[in-house]
Amino acid sequence: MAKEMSIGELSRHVGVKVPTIRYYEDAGLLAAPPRSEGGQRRYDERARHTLAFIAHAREMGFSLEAIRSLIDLADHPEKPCVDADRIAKARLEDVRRRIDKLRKLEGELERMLAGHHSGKAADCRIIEVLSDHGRCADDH
Amino acid sequence: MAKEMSIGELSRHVGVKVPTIRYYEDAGLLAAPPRSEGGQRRYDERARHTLAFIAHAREMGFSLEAIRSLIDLADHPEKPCVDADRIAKARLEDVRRRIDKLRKLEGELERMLAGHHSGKAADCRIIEVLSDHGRCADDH
DNA sequence: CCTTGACCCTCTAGTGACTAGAGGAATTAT
DNA sequence: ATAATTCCTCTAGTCACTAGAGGGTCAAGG
Repeated sequence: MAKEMSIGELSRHVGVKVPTIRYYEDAGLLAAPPRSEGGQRRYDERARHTLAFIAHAREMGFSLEAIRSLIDLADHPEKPCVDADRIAKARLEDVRRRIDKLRKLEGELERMLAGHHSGKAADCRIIEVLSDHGRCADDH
Repeated sequence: MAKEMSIGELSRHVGVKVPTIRYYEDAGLLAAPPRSEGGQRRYDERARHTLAFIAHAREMGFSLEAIRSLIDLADHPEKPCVDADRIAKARLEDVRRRIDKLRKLEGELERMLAGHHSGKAADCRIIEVLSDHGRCADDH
């Protein structure tokens, strides 16, 4: 039942580019698959599943390093998963920090664009705002 | 009045690391400053201001490429600043897209951690969630 | 069976925005 | 005068890919 597929098919199924798949193999995230007579990679369902796992984790912003730990954990179900917990928690904190930062940014950019008249650069609010903040950089 | 400073002083004032300052010079963002007898860089207030501008723009997530355009504009006040407008608007959109994505992520990570018992990896929600999403990757 | 065209292989090098280290010269403080 | 600190250039490394060269393989049609 386990139908084999080429790297291109795998790529289309999972939505990960061909060179990226090979890169993941090099990086030790995806096991080196068996090869055809002529030396081409042949993947099974299990490989597809792992790649999808990687792709999803990447979308969630996990680093390849973190994903390596996660895969290692998934491959050894007897191990305690405190690590997975720690990794996910760190990720959540990071995500929250980034949301905060981006929200401040959003406000700043909005203010920048609000007073902007699309005239000459001389009285351009955008450049002004950036410069003013520049000027205050030595107060702290 | 324009007191000169070494690259280290500039670094401390603006909060940008020394090698990064040199990198910005190489990248054409910061003009090559005059040198001392012995060949060390000597910066003035104007350079400090420009570096602060760059640092602030970087914090706001502008690419070096975008910052190059912004600086070019700031240096030529007679030019129309439609470009600055376009750059800032693109940035705002990007920021908003990222906030959206990160908020979805936040929810997903929260759900992941909610049902998690810190037991064995075998019944670890975190790995499960990541895997399940992996499994559904072929439905679209 | 043979050709065609799409796919696959490895390898090297490039991206952005830095960061790290080697090996040596200049400046500053004592 | 000497010692500590800072500075110089240069190369190479980081992360997560992406692009291209120069070739080999596979499946379908004739």
